[in-house]
Amino acid sequence: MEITLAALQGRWTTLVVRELLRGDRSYSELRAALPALSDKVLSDRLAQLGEAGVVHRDRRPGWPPRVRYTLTARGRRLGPVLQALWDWGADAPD
Amino acid sequence: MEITLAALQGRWTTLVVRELLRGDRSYSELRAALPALSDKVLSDRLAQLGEAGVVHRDRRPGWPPRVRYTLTARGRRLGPVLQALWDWGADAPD
DNA sequence: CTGTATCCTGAACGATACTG
DNA sequence: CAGTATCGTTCAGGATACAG
Repeated sequence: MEITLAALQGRWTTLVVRELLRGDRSYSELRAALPALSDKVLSDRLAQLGEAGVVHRDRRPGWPPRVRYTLTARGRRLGPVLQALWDWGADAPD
Repeated sequence: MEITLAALQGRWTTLVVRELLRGDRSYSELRAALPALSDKVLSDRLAQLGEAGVVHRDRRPGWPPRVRYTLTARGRRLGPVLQALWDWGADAPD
């Protein structure tokens, strides 16, 4: 569980993963989908998720630079976990 | 999901809930089970979980003071959620 | 026994500017 | 387009002492 919590640590991490669960995204798409995140935090989260083996960074050659972020198989297995989190919050609101 | 994350926020929160999932506990039992937590943090977490409607504080009259912490129905529903977190971490270790 | 108050430190966050 | 660098702020966490 410590592993999971470490991987999901950070106020915005789950929202980034949630966005990627819907499909792969470019950096600017993520930024547009999560306007509350500063570049720095988004960059930090993506790096963290990359090290946790949750997100894969796919850099395409050429100009302008194109990068796609996708979930790894490990990352996609977070789907049910986040769903459980969502359900609990929705089940018993204040 | 923001609700759940707010309720579980804090590095130690899930461990406190996990302990209470096994049965009700006194303050000193929690402290003994989670030696890494300072009094302040344990106290903070219990207050947070109380406000989130996860934990119930049962103060018995008399001396010395005896307090039992138990999970509410809402709190017990966190069991599967924490299990999902646990499973993910155990499934794909680094 | 069951906590709260105080103070301190380090990490996360947020904005802005700048680079490949 | 896709980030990193820097800097200031804010907040959770840890130690210690003290209170009901």
